[in-house]
Amino acid sequence: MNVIEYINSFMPLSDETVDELSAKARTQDLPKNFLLQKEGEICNRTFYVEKGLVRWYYINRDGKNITDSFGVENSFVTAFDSFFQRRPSRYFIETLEDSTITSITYDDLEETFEKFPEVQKLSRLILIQILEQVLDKNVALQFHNAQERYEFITEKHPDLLQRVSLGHIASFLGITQETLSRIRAKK
Amino acid sequence: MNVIEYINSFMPLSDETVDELSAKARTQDLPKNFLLQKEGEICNRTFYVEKGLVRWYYINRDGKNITDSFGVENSFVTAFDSFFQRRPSRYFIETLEDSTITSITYDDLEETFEKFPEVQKLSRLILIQILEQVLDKNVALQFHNAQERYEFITEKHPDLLQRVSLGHIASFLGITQETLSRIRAKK
DNA sequence: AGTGTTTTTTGATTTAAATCAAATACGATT
DNA sequence: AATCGTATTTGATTTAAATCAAAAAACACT
Repeated sequence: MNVIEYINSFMPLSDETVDELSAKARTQDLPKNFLLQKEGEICNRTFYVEKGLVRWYYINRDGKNITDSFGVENSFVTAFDSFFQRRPSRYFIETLEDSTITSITYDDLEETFEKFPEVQKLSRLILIQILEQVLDKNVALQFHNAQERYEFITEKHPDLLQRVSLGHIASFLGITQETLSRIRAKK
Repeated sequence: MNVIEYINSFMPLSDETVDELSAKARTQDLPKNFLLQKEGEICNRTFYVEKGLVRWYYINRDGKNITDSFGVENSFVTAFDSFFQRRPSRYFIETLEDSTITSITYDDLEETFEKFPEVQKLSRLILIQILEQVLDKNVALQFHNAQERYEFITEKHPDLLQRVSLGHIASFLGITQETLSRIRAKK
């Protein structure tokens, strides 16, 4: 599903808006391990994953690589701490598979907001989705042990278990990969 | 600062929009420990904290009371898993101090969205703020030990330490109150 | 197929924080 | 001021998961 089809599936837009967005969007086929965003940079694009998989992560004080979340097909991803506020980001965003990514720049999006207010609504709806995901993960991590965290991902994101390395899953769940491997072995 | 003044401070609205919102908003003085929202109910209002303090929390599998976050003066709070999607919430929201709370219902807000599109933008900006807070907390919790979590709150929300009980702070940070008490004693 | 690289598993040990339990301090109310 | 209830601190013990280390398995490339 391309980005226009996806948007239409939950909030139909006028033809004019679709034309405008289509004209401004850029679609790219990117290889595995391509960096869409680097720490320290102001993120200038919001990405839509048409095909493939991305993850966003940061480097913590100990130099460890912590996966904050994944973006599967039909997800919007950006450096949420940077794109809107125009501040340097703490996040990296990278593809984990060969991916087809559509994106739009901050300026183009802002321009579209002004011209077509319905895009404000669209953006609001997408933000709500993202906020929900993030809160879900919060609940899953806080005061849940390693076993329960693993169950969270098997229930909510079983597809990821097939596609993502153990190390990335572990850091997403806030546990070490050794611990995750042992949990998996028990079943 | 009342809600209109606060909104005006970061996104000035037209007089018509202000009038509409003012007409639809309800302001209440509520005592400490008043429940604004109960688990299992569809949250029908978004709240603005003009004065006082609220927390939102949920009950986990073990029956423990987990503080997800606080809303200080000039914050918007709602059951984010419920208000927008019209689904039963897992959250409770309660006042922790005598508070002045302004709120608007879902239907009134939706109506205002339709009449005055600039409110869509306002809502989007508020959602971005909230998303940032939540992500910040994610980063603070994931792979940080109890000491570091405590530092997060002393740096980002020092005011809360004076106003909120140790137990609530501890559950917000994902640690037990005994552990938090010991950390505090060391300094 | 064979070699090198990365990922995952397994084992032994340590450690931070949870748990359990009790004492102390604090606050509100009469 | 005395009492009751709640919140916080302190202590002893247990435990889950991290760490350290190395082997095994999976994958990628020539």
